[in-house]
Amino acid sequence: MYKAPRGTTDILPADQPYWRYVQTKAAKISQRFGYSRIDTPVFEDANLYVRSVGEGTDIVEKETYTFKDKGGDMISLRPEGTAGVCRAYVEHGMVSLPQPVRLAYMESFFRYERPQAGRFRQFHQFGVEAIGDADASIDAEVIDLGWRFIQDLGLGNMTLVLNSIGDKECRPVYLKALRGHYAANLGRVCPDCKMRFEKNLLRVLDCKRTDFACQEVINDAPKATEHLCAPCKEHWEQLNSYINALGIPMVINHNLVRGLDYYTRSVFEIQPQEEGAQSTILAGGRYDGLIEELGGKPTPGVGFATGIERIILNLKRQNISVESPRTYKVMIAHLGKAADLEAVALASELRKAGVSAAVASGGKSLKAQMRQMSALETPTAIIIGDNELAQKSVVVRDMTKATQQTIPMADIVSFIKNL
RNA sequence: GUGGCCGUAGCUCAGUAGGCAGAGCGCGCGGCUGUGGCCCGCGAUGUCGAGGGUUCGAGCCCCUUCGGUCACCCCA
Repeated sequence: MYKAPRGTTDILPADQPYWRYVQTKAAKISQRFGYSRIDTPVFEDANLYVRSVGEGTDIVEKETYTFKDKGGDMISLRPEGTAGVCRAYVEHGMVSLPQPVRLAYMESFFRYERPQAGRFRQFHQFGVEAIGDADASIDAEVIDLGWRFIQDLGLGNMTLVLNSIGDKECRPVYLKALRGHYAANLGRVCPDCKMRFEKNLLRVLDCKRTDFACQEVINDAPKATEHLCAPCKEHWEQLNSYINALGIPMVINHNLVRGLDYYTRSVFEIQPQEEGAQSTILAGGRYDGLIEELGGKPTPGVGFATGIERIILNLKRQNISVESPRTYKVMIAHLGKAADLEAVALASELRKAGVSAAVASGGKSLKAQMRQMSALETPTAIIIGDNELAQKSVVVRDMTKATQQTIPMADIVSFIKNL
């Protein structure tokens, strides 16, 4: 028996109302903030991600689906959205549009990982990018959009976490200080941190282990925001003022770092307050060097992405109800050969008039047909048999009130439409 | 990639000491003439995840493997 490949899942009809709910909110909030929809290819030149996300990152090193196509090109299924959008910005000369260019996407992404709660090999993100403006007010706009989105979904108990990790000027200075601190404490931290020290120094800061002195070493570590150069410092302070002005409950976390190489200055996440793995539902930041890295003019940018699966997980945890439409407004039960033809024709007429209608499974007893309607929670039943045919009428039954009346066949479509 | 737990009907699960594969829900049909939900009766559906081994005999014991789940790593 075939199964969906590991880490993939069928989104069954029962779950579709959640997806529709989230997609609708995302489209509305994008529109309200003036972010235009963009769709980019599912696969890109593999090198795009090496250049943008970073060669040494886990995403590129071990999580991308990369393969050679029949023409010999190295292709990667997209593992994230920002790189493709920035490539499109450069390729289509969006630099000549009024800046910043505000873009939104909602697509599926692919990472080869061990699946677990809130993590899949094929997953979906709604994300936005504002490209072409370095001002901190744009960071604030993007954060406001993300926060509003989460609020509009009805999700409560969320926290915005904020940090600044500097830029090309000041980050090396900070990293040097951090490296010095860890070099002096390397004997006390966990094996993972020792590995991070070599491989991806910033990540030591979000080590959660308590069986070594990691937490203590983190507490004493130098803070990125204390090593910012003058322009980054100003940007950071402005962003804080904006966020305060927006009234978004915010926590500065000096240990918030992001796993992708292209981030500069602002980084942020929105997390549910209860602890749990894979809890972050929205994350983003500024990437002022990325467009240039991809061959464009030096152009700043800022954006975020949200995980739809994680959002739906939280909607369910918080018992947020979403509207799920009934299958049919009316179903037609019929008895006998002649009534069968009449039922099929009437169903077609009703659909033509814009009413969702179906004929109950034929060849069954009236009881079976009625049961089927009940099971599908059909609010209205039409019954056609020999008696009705003879009188050129039908029986219309209100399934919720258990009342019924006889309606002339000639009037039935307008009668149903006006229910 | 590492570790814990788990794989039996569509779903949730039971299965004793190794001895005929089960329940509830759901689904289908019926409960005297053409009326659903509640109730009652009847019924169908299994590669017991897969492969191998031990045994007269394996859902149960052993090995391997695949998958699910949770956590780590990392990330949305």
